[in-house]
Amino acid sequence: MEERYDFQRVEAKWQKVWEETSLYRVEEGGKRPKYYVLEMFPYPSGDLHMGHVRNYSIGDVVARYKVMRGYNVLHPMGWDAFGLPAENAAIRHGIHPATWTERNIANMRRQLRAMGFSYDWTREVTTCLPEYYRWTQWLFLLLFKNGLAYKKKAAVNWCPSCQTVLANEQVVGGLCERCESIVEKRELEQWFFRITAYAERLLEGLERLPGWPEKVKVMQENWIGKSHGVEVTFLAPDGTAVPVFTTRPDTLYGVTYLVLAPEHPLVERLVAGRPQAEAVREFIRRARQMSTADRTAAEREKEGLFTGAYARHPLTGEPVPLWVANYVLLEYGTGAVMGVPAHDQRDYEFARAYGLPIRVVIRPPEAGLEADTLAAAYEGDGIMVHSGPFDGLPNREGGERITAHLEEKGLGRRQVNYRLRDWLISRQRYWGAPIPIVYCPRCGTVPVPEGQLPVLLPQDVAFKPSGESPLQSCREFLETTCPQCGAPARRESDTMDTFVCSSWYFLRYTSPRQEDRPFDAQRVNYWMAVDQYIGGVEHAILHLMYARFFTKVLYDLGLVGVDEPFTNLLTQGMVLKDGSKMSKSRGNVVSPEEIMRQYGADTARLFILFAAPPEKDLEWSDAGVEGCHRFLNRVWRLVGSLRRELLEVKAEDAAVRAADRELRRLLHQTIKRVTEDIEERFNFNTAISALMELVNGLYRYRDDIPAADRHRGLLKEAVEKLVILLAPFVPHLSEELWHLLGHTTSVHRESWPAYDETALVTEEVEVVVQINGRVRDRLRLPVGLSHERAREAALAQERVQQWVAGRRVAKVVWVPDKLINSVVQ
RNA sequence: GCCGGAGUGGCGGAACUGGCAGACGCAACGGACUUAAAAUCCGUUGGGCCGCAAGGCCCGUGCGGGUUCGAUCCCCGCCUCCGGCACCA
Repeated sequence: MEERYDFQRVEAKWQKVWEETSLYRVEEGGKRPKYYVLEMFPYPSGDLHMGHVRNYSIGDVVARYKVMRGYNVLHPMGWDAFGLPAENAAIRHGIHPATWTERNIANMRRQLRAMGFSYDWTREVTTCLPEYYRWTQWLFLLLFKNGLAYKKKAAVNWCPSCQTVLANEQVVGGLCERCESIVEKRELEQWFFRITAYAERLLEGLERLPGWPEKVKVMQENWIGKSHGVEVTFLAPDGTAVPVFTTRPDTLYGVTYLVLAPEHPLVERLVAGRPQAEAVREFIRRARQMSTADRTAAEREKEGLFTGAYARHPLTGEPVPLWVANYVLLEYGTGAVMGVPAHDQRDYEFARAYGLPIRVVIRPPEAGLEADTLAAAYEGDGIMVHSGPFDGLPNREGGERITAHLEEKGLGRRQVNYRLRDWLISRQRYWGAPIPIVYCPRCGTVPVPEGQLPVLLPQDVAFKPSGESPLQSCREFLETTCPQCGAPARRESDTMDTFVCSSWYFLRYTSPRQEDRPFDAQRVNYWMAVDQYIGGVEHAILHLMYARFFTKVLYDLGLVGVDEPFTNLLTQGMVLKDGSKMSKSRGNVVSPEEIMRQYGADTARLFILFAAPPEKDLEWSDAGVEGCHRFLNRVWRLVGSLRRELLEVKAEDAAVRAADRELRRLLHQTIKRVTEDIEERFNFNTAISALMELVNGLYRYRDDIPAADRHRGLLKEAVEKLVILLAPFVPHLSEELWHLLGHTTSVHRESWPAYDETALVTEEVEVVVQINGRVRDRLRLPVGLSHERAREAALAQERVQQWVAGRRVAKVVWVPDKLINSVVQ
């Protein structure tokens, strides 16, 4: 054996062998229980980055570990291959998006193989291939047929730089999630998926996901934003009903005005013919022009205008002025709100700015509240005042009563509202799955029949510098015939949001070459749900909610047997360098390929697993990588130095001495720790440190005990089990060592070692001796001592005597085999 | 503002159910081997103090309090950082 291990040779050698022997190929069925490990598939940007390496190293440990635990493990990989960068490359460098994507995939596939991940590559899935997007289109049609895909004209988010519309989820603080341009509002007719129909199910389902991080569940909960309230109807004198939504019916008597969103359809009717009409119309025009960013800007000056109209208060009959204001959103609730300045901070600010009256109707406990001196709205609980027959009631109860009263009189009804909006899936771009719809002058909107799928992207198109989709001017694509009547018709030129493609890829992996269906029912039900899903937290809302939505729809339609796709979710932290995220602009990118070249894949994997627990951010450290590499060499030399000795071992039962027992205990303790660290908490960093300690222990044993005196059988067990325990983390080195130890089958086919409880027990333990909770001494005591005996032993100690001298021992606390604490005086 | 999460040596991080704070690794320093270097191996390494030494004492897990024989861990109040949401009525 060489002095240093030649990682380049070893890694290349085993990657080849694994591939030739199809080591990672999986089939459905068999006696072993199934286990589906999935890592979020990458966008083929060109090169693997450290985030990928981390994500996939974590997944690979889980996959290999589960195989060794006797599971039939599905561990696939694929490509989220549609998307804007490919199109931008086409515009800038004149490469066709398909070519660009193919090249990137080839390169990244090579890099993934070089990392030694245990994927079943026969199941590889690529979303931009017709054999895949055909089924994305099929699923679109399925949603369409079930009323879950529809087209509507709406004010939508438009990114001027990406030249396309965006879903709500893709607008972050008024900026485009991708390019951070300011997003504009545009009135456009677009395709939507009716995800709001599943709002309640998506919310309720979270409760059945104990294996998800609380953080992600809370984020989704907030995004769905359920709130209970009452829809109250105010009537204008001309009979126009102005419904408002409120969660505070208890403050109904405090209403001093109503506000409508500028875009509210009733506004025109209310102002028509009034002196205010022109001013209001101008106000609406200005509000419309404002970008989302402006409207959500930090200062957010509340602006509004009186319409001249009044409505009648449903309980008091008093006239209430109707306003329009920019702080009311058309999309939420009824697009109109009641203004209660005394008990809502926004209303308070608006009322103060425009001199509207303030009426206190909730009195805080033990304090007065005067409208004139009010410095801010009082939003807490209290006793109702100035509320007619409801005076004196606690506000919660009063709210209930008012609601009941309104319902009785037909003036309002209980209502549940969600913040979640329908998912806008149209994209005005080329590199995506075409929406399979044809517009016929006679038949209208016609779905492309299933038999005619896929609607292929035309290959030969010209990419314009403006970014405008070439599909919009591609006659061969646009011009078609109506599938219903055969008349000339026009194809939909928009493509689907790439999140549609990634909303079902985990189903396709179960039967990736299925030609007549998106997936095979039997196979999908064998593998689903994904037992462990791993990816970045940036998808907490977007991808993870869309995928849940798709799964629920398919479940309802009987296509899959589960309604939650991912049973357990692990969101891994970012990889940082010098305290911030690696990025080209910061110039702090560490290339995985470079690390592999210098240290090998095993070192890269080991470091990234060792440096931090998976869910935390990880600070890249060249010195740390160096240290991991050193450790692997240390393992190599250990095995190298003992190999001859171990190869000759026959069944041998030497006398077991203290050092042997010590080694045996260390070994089994390590098995226990590594197993529990992986199994219970995915704490690979502590699992690895346990393995380091085992290696240190083996060195000590080797150096302290002369070769002739070593218990070779035990030593062999320890070294072999060490190699097996290392296998999920550093698969190449482990495989090489395994074979050097005389084995001819793969270490990755070995069973995970079990630990022997009896090996863990010791006769003696070190017990901490405390006086008043402070450590004063240590004591070696036999295991399982009684309180009485331990107390005697402790008090007999000279050091304890010194501390106790002349004082009364009030109490002695005995934590068996760990600690004895005497409380004195 | 609201909702999450986190603050531990020079650094990354450990500490299981309230029981030895700092495992493991990095860095640093000292030493061995070497003509030299690399590699490797051994030792020291939270701070302060007492002691020739063996050894011992005090302080220490963001800050201030509390509960407890005993708190990194539980409770109350604050500070800082990170993430999410942000006129959602």
